[in-house]
Amino acid sequence: MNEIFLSPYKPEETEGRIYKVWVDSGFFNPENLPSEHVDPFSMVLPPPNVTGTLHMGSALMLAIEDIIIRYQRMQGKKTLWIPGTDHAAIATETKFLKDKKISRNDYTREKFVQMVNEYALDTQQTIIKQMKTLGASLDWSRLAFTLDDNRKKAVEEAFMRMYEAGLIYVGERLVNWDLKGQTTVADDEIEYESEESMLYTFKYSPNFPIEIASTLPETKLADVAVAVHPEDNRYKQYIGKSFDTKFVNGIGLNIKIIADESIDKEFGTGAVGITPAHSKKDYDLALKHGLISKNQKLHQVISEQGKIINSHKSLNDLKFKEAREEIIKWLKENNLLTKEEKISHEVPRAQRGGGIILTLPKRHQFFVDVNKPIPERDNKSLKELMREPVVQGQIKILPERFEKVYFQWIDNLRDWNISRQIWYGHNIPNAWYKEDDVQISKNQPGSDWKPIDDTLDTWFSSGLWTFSTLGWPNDTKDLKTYHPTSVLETGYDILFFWIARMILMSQFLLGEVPFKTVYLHGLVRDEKNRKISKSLGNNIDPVDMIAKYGADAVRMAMIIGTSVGNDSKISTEKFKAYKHFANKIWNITRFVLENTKDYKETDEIAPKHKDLIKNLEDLIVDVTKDMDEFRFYMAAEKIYHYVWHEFADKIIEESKNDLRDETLKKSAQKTLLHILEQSLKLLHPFMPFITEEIWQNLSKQQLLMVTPWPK
RNA sequence: GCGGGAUUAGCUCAGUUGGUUAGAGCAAUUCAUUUACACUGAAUAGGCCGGGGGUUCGAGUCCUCCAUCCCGCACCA
Repeated sequence: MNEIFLSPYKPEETEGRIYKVWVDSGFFNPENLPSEHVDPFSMVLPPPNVTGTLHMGSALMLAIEDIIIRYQRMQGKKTLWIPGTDHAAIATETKFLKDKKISRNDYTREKFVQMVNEYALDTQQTIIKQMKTLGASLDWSRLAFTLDDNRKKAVEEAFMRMYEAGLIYVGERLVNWDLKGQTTVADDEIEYESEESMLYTFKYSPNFPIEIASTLPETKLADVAVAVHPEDNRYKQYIGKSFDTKFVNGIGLNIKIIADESIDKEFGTGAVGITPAHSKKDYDLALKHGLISKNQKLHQVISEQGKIINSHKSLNDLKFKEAREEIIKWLKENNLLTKEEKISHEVPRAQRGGGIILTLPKRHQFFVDVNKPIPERDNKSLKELMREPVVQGQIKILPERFEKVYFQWIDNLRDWNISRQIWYGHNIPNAWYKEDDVQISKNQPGSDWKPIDDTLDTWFSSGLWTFSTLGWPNDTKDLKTYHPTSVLETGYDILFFWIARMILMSQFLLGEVPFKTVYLHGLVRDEKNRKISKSLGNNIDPVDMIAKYGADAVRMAMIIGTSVGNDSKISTEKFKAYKHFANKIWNITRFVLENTKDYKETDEIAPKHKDLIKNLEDLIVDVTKDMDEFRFYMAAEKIYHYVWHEFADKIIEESKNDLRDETLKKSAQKTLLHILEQSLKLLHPFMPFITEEIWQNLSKQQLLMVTPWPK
């Protein structure tokens, strides 16, 4: 027996060495797997941010995915799991600026992007190293980065094809403007926070017959109409009439009274000031009632710097909040303000950075049209292409209830604004402008045309991930073999951001689904049910946990008690418990090896030992079913229970007598060895390091990672 | 407003399609100690499975109502 078993299991002495054995074997790359691995099984790793470090969420993700891929590899599949990192445009640019304490305006754009990129490639090494410590069997030869040259080609191709199909349009449109981040953001990058705001009730001028209510009186400088409910008796008489008003300091506003069913009679005064330039709903309403035309220049009164523009000279250049005070003051002086009340309502904020979101018109904005019928896809729209495969079951989402959430999101989906004003990211390809005109062309259309220097929403490139990592747009062997990918495993919090966009891109560009099964895991919380975050200081660092308890214990702790789609709680106690388990396996091995030193092959198995083997086979069947049906947490628990409380507590205890009995000795030895080996196989996807280490010491020819799963 | 989830032992959670006596980890109590392993073992205690009603031979599991907590989406003048 190898003497390493004489001392307790020391993960730190095993893990690095075993990981190297795996890497050297080349088996992370499917092309190097033994020839009996034929049927492909593929997954992409949801790329962590380059600047990130491993946190509990990513540890859980890696644990589940590595379990899936190791299981499939042992099932004889030609397994590919592709690693990568995400340039995470806004997140990285913000973090860089903060870390380096600089402003991007101190540099040329070119220089700045180069600096961020160097920084990103530098920090990338940290997260890659940490992924390895957890035992992730990723094919590092295919490592991708969302902003590398191959992905740039894919982004350009995708953009051009969508543009040529008329799915991307450009123009002056209302956008969500993140005042703090100084960029546009997509609808689902907005979070609504409940805040107390003042609701002001007032008239524009004494001659105006209707009072309106607003929490943003400064936007009223751009009003064109007042909308009321058609059945509202208070206002019926005014519908269709127009009024010339003298609003703040005498600004002339011509206000028409319109009627629309969507107006709530109960809220405020039941009359709404319509501001096409600063509200999407108002814009739609104004368009519907013919107050504006589609390509009309809107009257914008708040700038991207949050200051008043195009208004009275006494207000221009004031910050919008200062202007609000001035307006209220003026309304009071003119006896036009009739009510001020505090109301609680949802205020839009940027999900990243928390900046105030302003709605305003912005030119040169690119949008993906989600409703346009696509001739080359049976006249289906992107919305339909996203919806269909989930309805028809070509994509299965686990847990199933998220399918409903997905449909609800699609139903409310609006065109996707993909322009961003940050610098770090994919440039919008081949885009030029002259004043308000925009052209897409490989070469500069004329000497007076300038390149548009916006970048693309980071999810545009992430959406291509399942195939851009396989070589697309080139027609590669990888693409043919591994796409659609088999399983996509990720947190439910990026169902819309990422999963939906991958389906969109793959359905349009390839005409097929990006993956067949989506497995969603929940958020990891601390023992007090709080979200794990740096600001709360409750961050349990998986890197520390691995150092302290070993990667195998961390994997088991992450997986057990974590059912699909549900949030889970984690505490250091749990890691400790599975470190004990690792040691238990170690000692089981010591016992078996000590007692089988003189074992010689035999065919004679005592009936009582046959029963033990039969029980084990039942477990194998049970666990295999759990694995196939994505119940990894249950499989792990069952194996754990078997190894500790059946094998160690009962089988080994009872074997002590048999081993002293010469007639039973050989049979007992064979049984012990058999159960040990089968247990190691079952445990391998969950606890790869210790099981491989033991396997090596059983003098096996083949690595456990490519040993067939027991039947 | 629409939708979803949770509620099971002191704590944290499992419980697959309804089917014997509802499980695990941690915590608690008692006992064992020249043991493969104290990172141990054996045993004990602890549960009207949130509440009411229903379906069923049978409900933690299915239906319905209610309560509390959490989440998503929409509205947000």
